Amino acid sequence: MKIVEAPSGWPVNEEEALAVQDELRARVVLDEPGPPVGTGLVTGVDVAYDDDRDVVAAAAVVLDAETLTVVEEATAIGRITFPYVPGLLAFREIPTVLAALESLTAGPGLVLCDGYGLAHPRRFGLASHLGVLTGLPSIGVAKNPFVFTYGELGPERGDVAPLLADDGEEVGRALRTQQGVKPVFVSAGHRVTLDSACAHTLRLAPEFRVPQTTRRADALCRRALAEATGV
DNA sequence: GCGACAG
DNA sequence: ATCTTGTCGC
Repeated sequence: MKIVEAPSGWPVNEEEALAVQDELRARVVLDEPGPPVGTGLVTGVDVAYDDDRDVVAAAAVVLDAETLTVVEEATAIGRITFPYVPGLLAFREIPTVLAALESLTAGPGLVLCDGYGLAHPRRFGLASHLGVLTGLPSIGVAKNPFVFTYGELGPERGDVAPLLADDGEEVGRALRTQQGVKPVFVSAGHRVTLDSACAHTLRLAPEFRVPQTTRRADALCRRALAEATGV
């Protein structure tokens, strides 16, 4: 399999990355409701790293949104070209994720990312960035609250609490997807509303805390990394 | 200056 | 993210 390299002009340091975020953030669309829940296709993307070898594996798994069965899977192997910096995660992941998405036959439909969208220091997290570059509706689902705070939420599946920035703005939502488990943290990426993002996330997590899209993509990119790196 | 900080 | 054993539970 071909090794994905960052496109020419891709940021190589923090200063360039911040400038790119500052420019692209204006292209995020937030006034579209997004696709209806439970219909069409929904795609999960995730990556796994081998920092010692500078290798990153990305996976895209397309699910039927109604049945949550796998429609198609794709992977890509890339070279790590950017360090992990909180707030700049997209620059580490996106080139390889894009390659995986582009090799799909089926239209990705709605894309779910492992990380944040609007809930980001500059309101332009991974999910928003990927959405703007592809034009696809996207959602960010993260497993911890990052730099944000959230209030108490009920113990039942579907219970929510606003995810708040320093200035009190609701940048996302803590969402309990299973009774008695820690919530996940949902934010709009591109071309979806927060309400819609939460509804999709809940629908995609009928059995576990993390949505099926993310679980499937996580398992697949680990497999791809092991095959590319291991024996 | 120090600590915290998606994956 | 990743490094890692056993262990509790469906």
